[in-house]
Amino acid sequence: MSQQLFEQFLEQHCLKMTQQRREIYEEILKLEDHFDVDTLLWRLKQQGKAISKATIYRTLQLLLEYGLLKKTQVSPDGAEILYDACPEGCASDNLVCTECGKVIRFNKAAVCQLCTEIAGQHGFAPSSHCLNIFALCPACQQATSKTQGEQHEKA
Amino acid sequence: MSQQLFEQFLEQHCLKMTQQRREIYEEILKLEDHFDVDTLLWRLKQQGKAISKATIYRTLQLLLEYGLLKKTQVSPDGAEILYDACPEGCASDNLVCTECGKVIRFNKAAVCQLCTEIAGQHGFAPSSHCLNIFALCPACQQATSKTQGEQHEKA
DNA sequence: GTCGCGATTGAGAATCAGTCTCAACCGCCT
DNA sequence: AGGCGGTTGAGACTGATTCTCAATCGCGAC
Ligand SMILES: [Mn+2]
Ligand SMILES: [Mn+2]
Ligand SMILES: [Zn+2]
Ligand SMILES: [Zn+2]
Repeated sequence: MSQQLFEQFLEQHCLKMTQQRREIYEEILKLEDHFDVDTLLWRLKQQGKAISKATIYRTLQLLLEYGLLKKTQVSPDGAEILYDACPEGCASDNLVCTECGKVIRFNKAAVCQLCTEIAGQHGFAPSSHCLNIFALCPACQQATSKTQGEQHEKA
Repeated sequence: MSQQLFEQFLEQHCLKMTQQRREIYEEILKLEDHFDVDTLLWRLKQQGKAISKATIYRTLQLLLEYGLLKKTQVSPDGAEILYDACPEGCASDNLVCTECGKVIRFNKAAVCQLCTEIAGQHGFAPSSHCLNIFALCPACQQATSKTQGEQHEKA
């Protein structure tokens, strides 16, 4: 079903739907979450679909251009960058734990509204946005407060 | 003045304030906007401050870790990534024109509030965020609407 | 269904931003 | 002034991504 969107884009740009492109995008949709190129390559290989590295990169590039995929910074300093599927053009935002790397994807209308408002104030016509919130997840908060407790005792 | 913040961080981590580190950070503050490594290297070289590539990267890494700098995605597909100074720990968000690349930096309390709210809903303790809004600037909107006008006539 | 052409692919070479190595050097404390 | 790390520069190195090009494939035309 999102495959259709992909086929549509390919056709619009006079590109062909090949076996490899279909399999790559299918696998991306299955991943449902952030992923990196090696994971994608490996999972395809597991299924006997040994698609070349070059084709993987070429297809990811296409998907990025068509907005069916985006790169996401999953650390505040931008060290780590992963891919993130946006089926139906729905690009979600992320809440990322800076300690354990856990990522929660969300879609908040309020974020889009705020972006539209800010863009409007500058006369810009908004098309999309990307928001990452860096924070400590509940588990890591507990772990941290324990450690701090110990340090307290030492001091 | 923001140099002081840097010195403070260095001292706290038992690191030394060297000539090179001072010059690199000074230049970054002068840049005031997004920049890439080559630009920084080149501008330092112009001033006779030929600091090695390795030292530049090492210093950028430090600044990223201390939050005095961040990497910013300046295209919706994440193809382009630049550095962005955050003196005083004030990390601004960006409004980026997808056509001409113009970037407007802004600080909106409403964005921080919304992030805090969203994090809270998931039990996360927020520390920072990065928001980029992709849009068409006024000039590029005009250019686009002209082109569309022509296409209309054809259809 | 077959043909033909332009798009696509795979294997490996090439690129190139960023990292690492290590000997010389410097900042800082005594 | 002396000495102990931390820091630097030059260049080797790395690894992710891109490029090259001959072999293949998709798909519209016949
Ligand atoms: Mn989505
Ligand atoms: Mn700022
Ligand atoms: Zn966590
Ligand atoms: Zn513009």
